[in-house]
Amino acid sequence: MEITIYDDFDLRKISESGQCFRCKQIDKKYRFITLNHVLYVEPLSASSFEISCCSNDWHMIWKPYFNLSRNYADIRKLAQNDPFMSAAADAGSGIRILKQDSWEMMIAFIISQRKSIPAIKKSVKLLAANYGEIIHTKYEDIYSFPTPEALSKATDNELAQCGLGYRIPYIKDATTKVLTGSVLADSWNSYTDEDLLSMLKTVKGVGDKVANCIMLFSYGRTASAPIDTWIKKIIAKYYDGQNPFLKYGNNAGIMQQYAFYYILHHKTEV
DNA sequence: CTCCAGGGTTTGC
DNA sequence: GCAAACCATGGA
Repeated sequence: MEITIYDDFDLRKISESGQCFRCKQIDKKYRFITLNHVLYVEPLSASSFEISCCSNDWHMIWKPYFNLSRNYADIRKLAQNDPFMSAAADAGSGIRILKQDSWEMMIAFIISQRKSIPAIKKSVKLLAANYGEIIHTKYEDIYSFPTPEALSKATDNELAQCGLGYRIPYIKDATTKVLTGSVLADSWNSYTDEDLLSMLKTVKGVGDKVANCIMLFSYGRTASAPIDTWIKKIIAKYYDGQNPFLKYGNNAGIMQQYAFYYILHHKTEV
């Protein structure tokens, strides 16, 4: 079916913004996966798109996934008195903060530490291929991200084959804690950002940066602005060591994503 | 070959 | 409290 989106929505920038590791361009379409749902989107014009799902799935699953209830064009304007951030927001216009599965985000960002984005994508793909459920779509056969139950059955040697290296005990601790319900239970949705951060950091291998990524990319906590090596370089070079994201309040995480996207495509500038 | 990647934990002071 | 050492592996 065909849909219309009037706000920022650039599929290429979303897929290249380093927040989802399994979205992929297939010819003119972009593929997204969350839980056992798969969506293919093809841009038809600036504001119209052909989508592969039904109306109900679009409204119930994918509009929340793309955070379409929020006006990003207005948020970008908040950076107008901030030279670096306004340049970043301009370059990144069309990016959206995706609301992804919290379990997948926890594992994916534990894996992400000291790995390049292509290497992260490879490990996540191997986990899905080995422990996920197969999904047959019109265009391809792909695998869902493994459930905690499925991943708990993996041996150390098998996990090593997925390129997880020294993160294997971290992955196992996350799996155990999720299965026992001490982290990621639904009840955490109503907790404050501060309490949610503390909960996430009880998992081994989850520090401030990874916890903030989980909060931003799966809990919709857009006040969270993960500080990684690239963001640190930006803060040092353009902001004299002072965190520029805090002043954006509930939009801090969105600004961080513009900054991250920008620097990822202008690495020589820092 | 060497260097580094969307960091975190452990150790030593 | 902070800084440094250490961590497995693959892509560049």
